[in-house]
Amino acid sequence: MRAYSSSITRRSTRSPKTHRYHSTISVHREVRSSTLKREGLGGCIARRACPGLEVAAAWSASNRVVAFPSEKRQFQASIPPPLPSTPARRMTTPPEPRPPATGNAPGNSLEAARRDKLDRLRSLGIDPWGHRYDGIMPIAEVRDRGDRLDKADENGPTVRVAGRILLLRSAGSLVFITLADRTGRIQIMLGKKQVGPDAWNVVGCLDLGDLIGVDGRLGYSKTGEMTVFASGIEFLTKSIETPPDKFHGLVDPDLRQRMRYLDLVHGEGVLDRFVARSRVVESIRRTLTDRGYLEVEGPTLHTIAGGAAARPFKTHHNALDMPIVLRIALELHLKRLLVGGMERVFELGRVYRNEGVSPRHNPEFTMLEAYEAYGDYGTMMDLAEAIVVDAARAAGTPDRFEWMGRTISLTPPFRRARYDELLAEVVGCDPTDPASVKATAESSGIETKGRHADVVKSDLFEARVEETLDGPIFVLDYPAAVCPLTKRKAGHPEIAERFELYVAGMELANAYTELNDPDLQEELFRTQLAGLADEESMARMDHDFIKALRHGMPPAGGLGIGIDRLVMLLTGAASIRDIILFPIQRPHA
RNA sequence: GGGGCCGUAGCUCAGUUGGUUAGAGCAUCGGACUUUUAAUCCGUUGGUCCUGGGUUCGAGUCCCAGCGGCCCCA
Repeated sequence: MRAYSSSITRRSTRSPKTHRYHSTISVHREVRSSTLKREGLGGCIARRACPGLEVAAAWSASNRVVAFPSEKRQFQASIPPPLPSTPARRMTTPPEPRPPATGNAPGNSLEAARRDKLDRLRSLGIDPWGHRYDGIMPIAEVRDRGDRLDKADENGPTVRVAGRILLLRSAGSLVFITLADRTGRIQIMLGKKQVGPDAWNVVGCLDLGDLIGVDGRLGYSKTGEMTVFASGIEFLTKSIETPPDKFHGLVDPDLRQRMRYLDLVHGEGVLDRFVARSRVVESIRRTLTDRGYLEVEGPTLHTIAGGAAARPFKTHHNALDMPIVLRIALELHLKRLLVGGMERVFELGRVYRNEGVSPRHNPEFTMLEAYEAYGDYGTMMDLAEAIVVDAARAAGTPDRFEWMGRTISLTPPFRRARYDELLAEVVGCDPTDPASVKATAESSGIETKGRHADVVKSDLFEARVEETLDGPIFVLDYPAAVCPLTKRKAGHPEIAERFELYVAGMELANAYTELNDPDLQEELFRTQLAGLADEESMARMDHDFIKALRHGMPPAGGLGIGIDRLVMLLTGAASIRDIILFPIQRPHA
């Protein structure tokens, strides 16, 4: 729990950057260790992730050769032959002076030093760009074995690991390396006597950031650090760029996003956060498919941007010579599929909205929409709760944590409260009396003149109630006028069967009892369109969609969840750009 | 779109009221070290001070415009 709060402090107080970095470290170490503890095994990430990943990697490696022979040839051709007559140098022999690989521009001396070592590797007959390397044990699994080892045991198992050099400490004829793979980090010890002269020459060519493989005995160093005592080293890939500061890592948020690959390697907890994102998505799929839902992929190129109120990105299809917009929602095609008999259907996909960028908005983001025939918004409330609770478990989120300065508990059941009930509770007005709502709104500085009473009520709710909702809380039964695509409550035409799920004052999910009356839908499209600028229209007339409804869409509940916001919440991220791998950025000069 | 803050070595950061040749740590290079762990110690190299104008005897510092970033508001 402290993990999350420190993450918040980090951002909100704008403390010195070094401190921020420290708190990041503690954040994610704690998150990970708590995950491990809960699941009762040290290497849970490795155990879950590795077998599949390894299979996939091996598959793609072997397939590459078969499927893309020309690429393979090119690859081989790009390896220069070993330098003809250069004898293998010992590390103690200084290399002959060599002109720098590039000019004298800043930074090039750093590159030149690395290229020099690259040449030295070649002269030793070693391909600096490596090759297939089988039999690797994920570092988390190695650590798991090490944990069960007696610290004095000098007959530990022999293991093979591979990864990137993050730290390198040389003590004369002894070199300690901190090696990282996708599952963790471990110390490697390389001794001049232990590895022999040939391998020791290779050790002399190592830089921070290089990728190597090591065979060795697992044990503990004199200071008690779990260590692979190397008997052999395999050079796998040279890095010719200088890595970031080994202690502070990459701090500049701009650079962290532009060079996410470095952020993933050097940012403490960054990889964990994206692993958690993957787990969340995986969990959502499982929660839905376990309930008999079918996953589909609708079109992202639309002729009409429907299903939400947002400006679309516009483009053009050349061959068909027609304007195209990128989708702003998944809704209208999924409902067509309800008509087609896909009674439980969902899509998890990217939508695009041509709008501003902020800590909670990226122009492209990931949405889940799910529709269940013969259900209603109550059905979807249970589903939403299951999705969030399962996802939190999958992401390793603690039962109670702090996020954005609020304490949050995702233990079900979530509170359910009516919209009007909350207005009365928080603002103190009488929601059933338009005059009372109007007076309260005016005292809150909300414009009321010539505006629909429900719109005023909605503004008041947004201004005064939303931010107080620590949640998780389902807010249900919205004023009908602000929910044009929603079925009315039986016997209460002024109330729409809609709920929103709020956590920490943020809207996380939105659901409806879906409107399936084609005539009413068409009429609502019309009234919505009247008097609205094209780009502001909530719903554009979609005759094809109306046609589908006329064939009979079953009564249904529909649910939408913003995946990015859910992942922010579950990983303690303060910005959407921390959980999108490559958020949009202006090009750098 | 409006406002605030920021941009200095590959990375992380100092830089006084505008004043001499712009500094530190990491990284690099050279040296010592077979138990280090942000290794340590000695020495070394590295700059379009975001860009372009302006003020001034003199600008990293002040002013204007632009580029890029972060935050707040709409």
